[in-house]
Amino acid sequence: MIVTRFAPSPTGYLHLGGARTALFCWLMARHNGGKMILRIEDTDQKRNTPTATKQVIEDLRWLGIDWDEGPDVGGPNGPYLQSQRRDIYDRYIKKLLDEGKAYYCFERPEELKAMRDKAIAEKKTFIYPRPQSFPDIGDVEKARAEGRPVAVRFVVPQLETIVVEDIVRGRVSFPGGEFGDFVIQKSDGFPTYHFGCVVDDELMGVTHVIRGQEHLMNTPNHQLLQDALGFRRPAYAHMSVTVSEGGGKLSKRDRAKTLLKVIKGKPDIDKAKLAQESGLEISELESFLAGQSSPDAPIISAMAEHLGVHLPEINIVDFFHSGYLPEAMVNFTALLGWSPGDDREIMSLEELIEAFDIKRLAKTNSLFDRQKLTAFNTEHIRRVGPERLLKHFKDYLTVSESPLVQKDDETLAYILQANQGAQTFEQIADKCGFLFIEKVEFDPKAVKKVLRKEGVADLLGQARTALSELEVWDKESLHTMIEQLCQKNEVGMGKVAQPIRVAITGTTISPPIDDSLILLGKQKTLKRIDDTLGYIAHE
RNA sequence: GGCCCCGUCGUCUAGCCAGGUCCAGGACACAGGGUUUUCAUCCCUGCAACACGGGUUCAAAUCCCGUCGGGGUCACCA
Repeated sequence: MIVTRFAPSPTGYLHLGGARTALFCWLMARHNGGKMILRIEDTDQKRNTPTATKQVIEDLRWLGIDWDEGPDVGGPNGPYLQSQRRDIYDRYIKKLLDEGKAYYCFERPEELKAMRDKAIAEKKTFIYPRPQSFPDIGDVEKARAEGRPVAVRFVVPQLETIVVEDIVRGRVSFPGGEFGDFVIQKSDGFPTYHFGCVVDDELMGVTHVIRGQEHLMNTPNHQLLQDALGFRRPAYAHMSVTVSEGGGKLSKRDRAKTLLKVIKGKPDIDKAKLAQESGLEISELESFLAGQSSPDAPIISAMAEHLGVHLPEINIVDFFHSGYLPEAMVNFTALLGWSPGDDREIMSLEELIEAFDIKRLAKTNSLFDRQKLTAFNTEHIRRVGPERLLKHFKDYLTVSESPLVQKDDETLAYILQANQGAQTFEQIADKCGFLFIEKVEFDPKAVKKVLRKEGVADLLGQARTALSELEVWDKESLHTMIEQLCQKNEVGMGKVAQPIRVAITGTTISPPIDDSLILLGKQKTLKRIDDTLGYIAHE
């Protein structure tokens, strides 16, 4: 059976790159009727964030990705948090140590750095010098007594070449001399990534390791470790990377960078207020502006909101908050470095599973194109079906704290169908903002383009009268009424609809006029038209 | 810098492994036009690429070599 695994380290939210890796692992497992495992690689105590595991799980679930074994669902190969598997790693470390395939080392970080700097100065690749004879237990105790760190290194067999058979890259060979003895157990007792990864993949029965290209250079080390431990070798697939528009890996720094640019572009900004509103010390803000530090993700978001700027989404939650559909995210992400081979692009999860073939993973890096994502989202909004759409819409309204959450399902469903063709939920919510304002504020452009036009007061007055005489406030009656008004005055729809739209929303943008009127209700409509008539008279 | 990977329209890609069916197909974007009560949607048309240079071959986007360009990686991070 095919077993894949997604193994994130819990350092924050799930980002696009992680989601893409998880997606391909998931598609691989599901297409082949195999198993998917979620394993949390939390071996770096300094970097771990307490809530990150929960966040990652939530984000994966939102995308519609599930797994058969993992920290939240359990399974026969648990625990699925590496921090809880210390005794397992210790056993294998001891085995290697006993067999002379690993040894202790005691260098302080600064000593290691000095050795490395020396190598760089001599333009040589730094390779840790293996000692003539390996330290024994007595040496370890002595080192501990001196307060030296005690780590364990793997004895890397010196082979001529090391070959990795990769599903996407083909056969890749490395000169053996490139690889020195690397650390497998850190001085805090935790395994390094390499060791935890190799041991767990074996114990969990992982058959296919699908991961980012950045791990390709680690693979020789992993294979050597597998050989030394007598482990099976999983199949490897090193995926291309998705880069951001500035080039380089798509990273959370992109958000901070954009924000920094915005703040610097506005010299008259009230820094004290900005710091206060976003929960930041003024000194921290200054440090950020000076490029010396970067605040945490939530603070970045808070600042952006305060300034009213749109930051590039990089974490999956950002896309959720911006009103994208998980179906669109998955579909779009899947097509970054993969294609079904024909001209299909818009696909459901089921279709993706059905069509997935790991051999079709592309070798080339790809650039994330938001406009295409938006086009996908538009199409998926159209395709998901009313029930799911409503559910997603409500989830969106909740997280984005839109006032629309107060509305009942029936109204929300109505809004959804009145906004067919919308690109994102954000767009829909924005268009409905007029339902919640106390007093209409007129957009100067709308005033100029519509309200100042000849005969508007007269038409609006007629509309007001006709509207007030309407007994039934539904789509049909409203539509008929507007049509009659057009005929009577011998004008087009726009001439009537636009002044009403501006009167009730203050802008030229809203759902179709009859829908807007229904949503707003008769009473408010008449009131707003009266106000507008007054406004025009005063001008 | 060493090592590794990659190079088809602006972007995502199909085609490459098994050379001719490709003066390179689709989608997004862009430009122009159309539909529409606004925005969005929708429809039509157009623009646009085999990184470069050498080979091999009757024939190369497809195979080989080199150059250039991009990315990754060189931790007691994962």
